[in-house]
Amino acid sequence: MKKLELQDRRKEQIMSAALSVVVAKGYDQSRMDDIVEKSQLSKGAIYWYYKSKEEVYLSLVDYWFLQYSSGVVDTLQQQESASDQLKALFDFFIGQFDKNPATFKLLVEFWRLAGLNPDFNAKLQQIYSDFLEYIIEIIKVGVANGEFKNVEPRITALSILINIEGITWFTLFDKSGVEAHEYIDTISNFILNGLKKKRKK
Amino acid sequence: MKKLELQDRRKEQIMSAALSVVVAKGYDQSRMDDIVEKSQLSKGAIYWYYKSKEEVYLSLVDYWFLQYSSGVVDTLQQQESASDQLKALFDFFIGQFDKNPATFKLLVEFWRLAGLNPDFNAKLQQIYSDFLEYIIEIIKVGVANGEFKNVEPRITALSILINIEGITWFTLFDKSGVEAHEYIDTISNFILNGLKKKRKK
DNA sequence: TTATTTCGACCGACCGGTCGGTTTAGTTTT
DNA sequence: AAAACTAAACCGACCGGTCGGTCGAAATAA
Repeated sequence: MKKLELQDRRKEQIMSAALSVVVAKGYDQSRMDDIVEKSQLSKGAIYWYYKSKEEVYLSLVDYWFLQYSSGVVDTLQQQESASDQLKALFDFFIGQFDKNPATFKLLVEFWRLAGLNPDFNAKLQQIYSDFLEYIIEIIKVGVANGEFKNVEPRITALSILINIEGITWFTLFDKSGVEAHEYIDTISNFILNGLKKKRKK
Repeated sequence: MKKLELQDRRKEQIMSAALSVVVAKGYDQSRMDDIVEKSQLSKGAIYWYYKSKEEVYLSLVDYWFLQYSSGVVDTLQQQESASDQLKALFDFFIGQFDKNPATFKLLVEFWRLAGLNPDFNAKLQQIYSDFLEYIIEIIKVGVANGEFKNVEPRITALSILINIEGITWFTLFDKSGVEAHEYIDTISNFILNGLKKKRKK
């Protein structure tokens, strides 16, 4: 089906253009004409594939999420223990931050949109719910097999999620005197140590 | 000086109006006419005190920061130990969240603006720098008097700051199955326990 | 085989409304 | 008299969305 390939290519063009535009200007200041320019398509083409600006950026959430987290499940499943999985989780996102900090910058824009627009909120909420449940499972396994202390999985998972999202901070401010790497290394160790059962002496 | 009082009152009117407008609509979608309406002043009056929309919202950062954190220093100084000060710090912000979640919602807007506009960035960065140094001092004292382990003060302080800012998450999403209070209670205990020296048995 | 029609994909000039900001002319407060 | 406004009209750049039209390839008819 060559047809579908073309359509996918077009959408990819539009999404990729929209992503770069919104990172540079934010949602409101991003213009449909900016996307036209970046995508090398016409305005008509954009509106052929998406019926409004909002729809473009709603779709961008999915596109972004795919870029942001595709591969994370595979990566984690290569790990044996629950604590190695959590470690790999932190490493995965710090890797994403290195590869493409823009992905984290977009996060702020999406948060804001989620606070303002129910459609964006629902979409983000779904993504976070799934992600949270996934972390909860890891922790439950760790608790069940005696690797972790008997912590409350949900709160612990949320804390991990929020600390990962905290990487965003480093895309915004650079005068903290701390590197993102250094920071994530430290807190991931800190969290893991707090989670693991101490060896009986 | 009655004059100054009036001017302050006017600015208060404008700031308070701008705050409610920006919380409801975000920066770009907030209209100067919205501020006119909310503030019960005329457009001329707004532009008498501020020369542009940007200037209004740049000033709003200061106004917001005052609301957000005035009193925190006094509150903390009532505490004896470093760990009590940190505990009080968490309590202070969860209290702010209860009193006025809008303050946290604004944070997201300011973060975004900081990522887009150098003036906002500089302003926020300054606020965070001061705040960070303040936490660092508390931790240094705790380390020096043997209350805390020998942690790196800067990274630890940053972690505390980022976890506090994480409260924001709860203004945006409500399907996590965890209450903000519960969450902050748990992680503040977790952080404090990780920080404190263990009693020798 | 050639002519004709159809259609999905796309183009880009243009329209209508919007919104920071200005101006003007007058009023109230100090 | 100056400062601190009010009310309202106005300016003009700007931008999301539209719409008539084009184009090439495939389907259909001759």
